[in-house]
Amino acid sequence: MAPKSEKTQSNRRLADFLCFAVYSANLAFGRAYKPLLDHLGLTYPQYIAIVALSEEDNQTVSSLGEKMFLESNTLTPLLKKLEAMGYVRRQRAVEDERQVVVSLTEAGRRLREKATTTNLLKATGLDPEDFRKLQRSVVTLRDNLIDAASESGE
Amino acid sequence: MAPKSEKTQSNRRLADFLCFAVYSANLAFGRAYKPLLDHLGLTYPQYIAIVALSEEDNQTVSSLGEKMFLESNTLTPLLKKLEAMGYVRRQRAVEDERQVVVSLTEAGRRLREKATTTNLLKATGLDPEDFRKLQRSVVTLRDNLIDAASESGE
DNA sequence: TGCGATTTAATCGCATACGATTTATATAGA
DNA sequence: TCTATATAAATCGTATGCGATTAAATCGCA
Repeated sequence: MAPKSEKTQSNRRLADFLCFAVYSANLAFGRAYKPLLDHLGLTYPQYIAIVALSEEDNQTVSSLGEKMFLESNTLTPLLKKLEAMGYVRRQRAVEDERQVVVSLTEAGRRLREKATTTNLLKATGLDPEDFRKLQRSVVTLRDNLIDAASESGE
Repeated sequence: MAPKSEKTQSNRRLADFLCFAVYSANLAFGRAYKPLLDHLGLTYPQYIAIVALSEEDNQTVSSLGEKMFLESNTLTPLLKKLEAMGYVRRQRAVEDERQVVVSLTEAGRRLREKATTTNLLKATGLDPEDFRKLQRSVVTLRDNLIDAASESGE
């Protein structure tokens, strides 16, 4: 026990970094999803956007960005691609022309229905309970990091 | 209790996706590291490469890629940048000229020593034990996903 | 009312990821 | 030995992320 070693942090191995675990797990998810997403003709972030949009109609770019942890500089090009594919509608809000309201088209909703990821739970190698526990731990971690970043940010 | 709902997967909310938790936690780590890395003049992947290289001298691009879960198409440009900054040496292996051997320069080693991330443990909001547990869970998840992807891949 | 400050998207430039291909080198087998 | 195959890295094109800036619309407040 008591692994409160006196080693300096700079001697820690990459394999022990939580940030690297998350970084590489994210790459691994992308690769695991690849066959499914190729079949749908979507990239990973495009897929996330479709899911986020399916939860609520008429979101602005900002509110979608809050859900996805992205901003307009990343979202705008992505949404334009989804629009060109016919899955998304983008229109200026009439009550505030600065905002752009985004929603799924019928084709977008059909795509969302087709995009079940049941088969991926198996790929995680986790039983449903561990899956949920891990999911919540990672969400808590993320939210703590965001808080810390926003505090140091101002 | 008993959340084994009959809802189809396509009705799951984005916030419940493990893949999205990992995706967004990775973004959050990048932002949390930003001030530190800016100070060092490194990007996040460059920092990871420096740490990976500090663990072992004279790794080939392939072996470094295995550690980092990346391939030469991503690593080569990144390593060339680190070389241009003076932190890394790249040279063809004499015994097999197809391979390129990479190692840290003295400046690279000094940078590695300066790059302590102690202060980030605080940002995770986790005590050391939870930190280690979560780290291991995420690593296991990653390795399961990689296995699953490589199986379906052939 | 009018005008400076703020807000929202979009744009631009740079740095990853990554599939597909290319180039150079090494290996294996006839 | 000679050549077909295999392997390692690099190159190229596309799609994110993201800091910095810009453009347009709205707001705040004298």
